[in-house]
Amino acid sequence: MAVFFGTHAMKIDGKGRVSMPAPFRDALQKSGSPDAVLMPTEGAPVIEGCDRAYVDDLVTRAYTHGAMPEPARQQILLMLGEMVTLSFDPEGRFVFPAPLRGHCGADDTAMFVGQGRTFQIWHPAKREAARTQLKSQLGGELSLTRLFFLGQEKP
Amino acid sequence: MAVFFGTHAMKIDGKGRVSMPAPFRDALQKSGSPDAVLMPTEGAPVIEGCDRAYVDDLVTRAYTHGAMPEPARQQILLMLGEMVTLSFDPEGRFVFPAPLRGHCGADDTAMFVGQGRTFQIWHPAKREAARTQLKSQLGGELSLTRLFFLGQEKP
DNA sequence: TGAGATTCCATTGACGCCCATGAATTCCCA
DNA sequence: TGGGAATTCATGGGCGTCAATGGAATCTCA
Repeated sequence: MAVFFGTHAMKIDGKGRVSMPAPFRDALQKSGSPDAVLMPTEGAPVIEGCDRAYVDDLVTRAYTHGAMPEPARQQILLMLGEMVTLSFDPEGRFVFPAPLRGHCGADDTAMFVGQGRTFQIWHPAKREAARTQLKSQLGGELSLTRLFFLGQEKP
Repeated sequence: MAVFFGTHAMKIDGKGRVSMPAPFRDALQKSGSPDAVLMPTEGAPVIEGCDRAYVDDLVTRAYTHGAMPEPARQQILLMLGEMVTLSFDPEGRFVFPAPLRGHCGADDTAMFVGQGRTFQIWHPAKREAARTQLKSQLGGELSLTRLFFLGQEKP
């Protein structure tokens, strides 16, 4: 399982190519499924990505009887149509498909943000706006130690 | 097991030939059952396809005593009669059978949409209409992370 | 022999591969 | 510990290859 974290600003060149940040590339490599998949997030100007294993997992569950309610299965099948496989060049770059670039508004810079099992791609300014907005919404102080105990609370 | 995802618009030429999208072709190839099977979807202007292994699986279950209620078996046997095997030319194209083309209304362009273990073939405009309709019906925001948790819910 | 089907070849445009550059970081050794 | 060497990484650009598509040639069966 690939784990993504940290933020990386990468240049989009004239051909529409972007370097996958080295740490993310390593995460994909070491997870054993070096292919990555992108998908536009419905309702927000952001692209999300994950490794192939993540997608295969969704597909397996979607095709397992009784594993989930029908609407959930419908949503997964719907989103499968929106997904795009990335193929990397020897330098670790991929072509950022124009429709996806349009969706998140990234023109010359792509901000990669790790989200654990997935990662996001933002337009830098939009990412900053979303980040500060979310932070003030959640409030409170966030330290590593505090995060540890957050994880222990029962819902 | 072949896994199909993504959307691909392919041209239908004067002879009724269509190129199977390269990613789908790879998926079929790597699954070990390079043959594909098509079937009209009852009640919607769309064609669905899958690999041979998927069909064999249905048949196996249909002939396993007690594996499913009788009406389900009847439905499977009925649909087996509607299925068509595709044979590819050296370039990876197949002739899109006229009756199936008529069923989905595709005239000069075929939209291939991945659905996990199966894929669909649409007339572009009809696909777009069905997609937006389904989207608004399901509602909510759709992100990769959210999809993950959708898969965990019990019905 | 003619119509439909299948194989073969030809074109083109996008994409992947290769090489080059520069910057920044890490490594190494005195 | 300081500085130089060697990697690694990000990025740019040229070029070859392959996928998609069109059309000609060949085959098959009625």
